[in-house]
Amino acid sequence: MRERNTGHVILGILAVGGDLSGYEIRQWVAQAIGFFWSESFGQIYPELQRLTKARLIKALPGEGKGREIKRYRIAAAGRAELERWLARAPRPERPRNELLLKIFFGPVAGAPGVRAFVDEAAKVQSARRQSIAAAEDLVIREDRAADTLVYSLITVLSGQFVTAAREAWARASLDLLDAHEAGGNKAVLRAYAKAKKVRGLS
Amino acid sequence: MRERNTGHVILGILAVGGDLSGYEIRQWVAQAIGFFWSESFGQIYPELQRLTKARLIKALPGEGKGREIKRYRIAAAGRAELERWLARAPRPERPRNELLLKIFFGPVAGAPGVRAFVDEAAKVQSARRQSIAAAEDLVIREDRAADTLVYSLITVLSGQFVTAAREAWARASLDLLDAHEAGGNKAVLRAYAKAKKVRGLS
DNA sequence: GGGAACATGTAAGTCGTTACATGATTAG
DNA sequence: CTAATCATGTAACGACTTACATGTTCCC
Repeated sequence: MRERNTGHVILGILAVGGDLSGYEIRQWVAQAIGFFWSESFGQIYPELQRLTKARLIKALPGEGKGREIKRYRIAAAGRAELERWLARAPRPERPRNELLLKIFFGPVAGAPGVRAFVDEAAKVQSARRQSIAAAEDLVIREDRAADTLVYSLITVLSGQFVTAAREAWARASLDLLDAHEAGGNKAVLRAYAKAKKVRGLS
Repeated sequence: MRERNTGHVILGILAVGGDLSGYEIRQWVAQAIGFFWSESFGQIYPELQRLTKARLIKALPGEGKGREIKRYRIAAAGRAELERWLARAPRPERPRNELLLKIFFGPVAGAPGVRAFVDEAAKVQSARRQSIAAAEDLVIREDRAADTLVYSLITVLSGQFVTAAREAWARASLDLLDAHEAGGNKAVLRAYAKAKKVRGLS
């Protein structure tokens, strides 16, 4: 098992969330860690079969009444594998930001497109802030007395800091675009210096 | 041509950077946009061949002296394709943050590992700040009079805001871990509220 | 002479998305 | 009854990484 993030996420969720089905795992991911992780069904279901074959999880017998939901439980070997994975340092992320890429090539396409992208990015961040706030509620409500609280709050805090930074960036970028139209590069440099200063940088 | 980010990055760089070889494209990516984008040789070389076959770029004839360097020039069709791509909105990014994932599952593995990851993350961000500062220098020196300045500065600003946020997050997270050890969940909640307040959130 | 950086490529394998396919249950 | 949501899966494809393979040129 080399990296297999999806597999390890499943193991982790079964470890902290109890017995769950593929569908429930997906929902769990979306609600609790959706602001920093995503999984699709097309990956979860095959991976559940793979983990079962590898004896890291086991399928629970159905109850024979009504709709059958296949739930899985983590096995001892699965917990051991999860711990090995958690002990390894996370691999450095390779940055891939399509928005910044399209902005960077802005001069090829012209300014109006760039402005629209930045506007849209601001909206996305504000929606994201809602979902992080929801995760915060969930954590404080359900983990108030649990030993998972610190770790959950640390992830929530990351979402909040980064989202706030991106929102501030979107606003500042619109200022730079305005400055460019009104006063050319000199005005841009002034607006840039001001944006950094306001944010406490430089 | 569906999405093919790598292909479009190559087109974009040839459009704004002139005639370049595969190796030079890679360097260009690392220096100018490395803090938000990455490409590997294993993708660039095959993609150059693909783009050539599709007549979006053309290989320039060698000069017949010394080492042969294969440089490429963007064709009119390539420029048109680039513009079509730039006109489409960037697809929403799907978050995948391995660091936060391992922190989230912290209770399974224990606190020391989490602390080490956060420490390491702080170091990475500070290295990243260096590379962004280098990109800022490059932009202000070379684009001072060009119509690419605004767009380059907007990308640099994003790097600076987000990196500063992540550094602040790492510091605050260490505070939360300290609070957890010293005073349990109540102290964690206090530290969390304080971190948000200091950052101007909540 | 040797090591670092330059330079171009191929092959294998992993990872992940998207679209497709199917059907049950519940709320209006 | 019908639309939304629940629920489980498969197939095809695309994207990307990593390791391998090979040779050159420059600087010490």
